[in-house]
Amino acid sequence: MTEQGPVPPRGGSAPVPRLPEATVARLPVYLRALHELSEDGRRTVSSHELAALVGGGSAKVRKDLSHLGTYGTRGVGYEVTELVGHISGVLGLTQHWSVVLVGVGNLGHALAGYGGFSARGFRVAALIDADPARAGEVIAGQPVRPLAELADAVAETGVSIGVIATPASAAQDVCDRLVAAGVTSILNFAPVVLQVPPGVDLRKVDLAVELQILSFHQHRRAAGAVDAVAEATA
Amino acid sequence: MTEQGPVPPRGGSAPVPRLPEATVARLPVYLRALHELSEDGRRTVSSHELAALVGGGSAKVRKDLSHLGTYGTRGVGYEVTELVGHISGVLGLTQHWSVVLVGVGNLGHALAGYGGFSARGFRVAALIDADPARAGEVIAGQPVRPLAELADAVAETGVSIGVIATPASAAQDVCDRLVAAGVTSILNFAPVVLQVPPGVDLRKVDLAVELQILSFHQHRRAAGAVDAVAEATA
DNA sequence: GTTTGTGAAAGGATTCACAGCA
DNA sequence: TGCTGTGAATCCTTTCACAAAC
Repeated sequence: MTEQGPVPPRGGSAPVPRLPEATVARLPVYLRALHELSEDGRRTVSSHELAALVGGGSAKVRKDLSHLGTYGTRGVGYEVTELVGHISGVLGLTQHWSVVLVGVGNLGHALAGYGGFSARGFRVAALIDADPARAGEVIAGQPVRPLAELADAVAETGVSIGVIATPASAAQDVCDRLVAAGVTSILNFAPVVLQVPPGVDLRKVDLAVELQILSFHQHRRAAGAVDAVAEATA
Repeated sequence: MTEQGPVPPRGGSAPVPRLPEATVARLPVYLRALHELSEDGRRTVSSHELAALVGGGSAKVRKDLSHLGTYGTRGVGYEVTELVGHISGVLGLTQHWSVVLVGVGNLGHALAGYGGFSARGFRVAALIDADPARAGEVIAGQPVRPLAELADAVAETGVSIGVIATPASAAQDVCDRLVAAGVTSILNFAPVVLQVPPGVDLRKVDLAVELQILSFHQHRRAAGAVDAVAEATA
C-alpha cells in the first residue's frame, strides 16, 4: 500500500487534491452562488456571506475551501473570480463533458432538454432508446438511436458519462452495456440499485425516495406533536 | 428541555421512533427491495441478502432495522411481509399523501406523469404554473391552474407536500407561497438554495450538481492515475 | 476592527467482532 | 450451525474557538 501524504502536489498538469466527499458535494453549490455574485459584479465574498447563500455555517465554508489549497485574504474574504476558476478546475469543469442519455421516456425527454446541463458544460452528445419506434425521432437537436448502437455512439462521441433514465427493468442491462462500452461514470434515475464493477463511479437520483423521506418527517411531526414543537422552537 | 428515552413508546396511535437521518434515507430502498422479494414469494430474508440487494454491509442493515424496534429471528432472518408493514408504517406510507406540483415545464411535465409517485402512494392532487397560457391544459388527468390559485388548491386538496419544478428565478417566490398556504414539506428541483422558516422540511434534488460530482471523480481519475489504480485495486 | 485558517472537541455514521439465541 | 442484536472501535463530518493576518 503506497503511503500518500495529504494533498500531494504531483508533477502533472492538473493536481487534483484529495477531498472529503461531503466537500465535493458542496463545491457545485458554492460555484453556483459564486457565479451569481460574479454576475452582480461582486469582487470578494466572505465565508459568512457565502454560508448564508448556500445555507450552512461559515466554518464549514472555510474548511471546505481550505481543502482546495485556495487562500482567502484575512480581513477581506475570498476573491470571487479566483474562487470560481479554482473550484471549476478542481471539479473538472474547465473541460467540456459529453454525456450519453439512455431512455427518452417522460423523464429522459425532460433531461434531454434540461438547460442546466448545457449551462454547466455538459453536452448531451447522444440519445438512446430501446423502443425501435422512437429511433430517428429528434429531441433537442439530437436523433434518438436504437439500443444496439449504444457502443458505437459512445465510441464516436467519446463520452465518459452515462445517464440512465429507463424503466427499472431495463436499467441493469443498460448499465452493463454502458460499462462494456467504456463509460466510467453513471448517473442513474431508474428506481433500482445497480451493480457496477470497481472503477466505475455510480450515483443515483431517486425521486420517489425523496418523497418518502419527506413523508417520514411529515408523519413524525403529525404523530409526535411534542417532539415537533420541541424541534421547531429549538 | 424534556429528557427523552430511546425509542419512547408514546400513548398515541402511531409511535414513530427517533431515527438517524442516514437510516431514514435507506428505509425506502429497503422497502423497494422487500417488495420485490415479496412478489417473488419469499417469506424471509437475511441481513446479508438484503445488504447485497441494496448495496451495503449486513451490519448496517441490521443496525438500521434494529432502530425500528423490529426484531428478526436469529438463525433465520427477517419476515418479509412483517418488515414491509413495519417500514411502511414508520415512513408514514400507510396513509396516502397528496402533492401539489408547481411548474409544468419540461421537468414538471415529466414529474406529473411519473408512475413512481402514484406507485408509492403519492397522488399529484394539483398542478400549478405561472404561465397563464398553460392554465386549463390537462396533464396526466389534472388541469393546470394559475399561480394565483395555489393557496386555494392547497386548501381544497389538503396537500402537505409541495414539489417545486420551476425555473430558479421563480422558486423562492413559489416556496414562500407554499409555506404561506400551509405546506410543511417541500421537494425542490430548481437549482437554487431556498430559505424556509423553521418547522418546514426542505429537500432538494439538483440534477446538474450530480453531474458535477461525477465530473470531479472522472477528472480526478484522469489526472491522478496513480490514485485511481490504487482505489480500483483496493 | 474584520475575517481567514486550523487545531481541538463533539457528534454521527459505519464497521468490527462477538455474545446470545433459534 | 446460522444469523441477529449490539457494545466498542473507527472513521467521517461538523462545530467550536482562537491565534494570526489584513
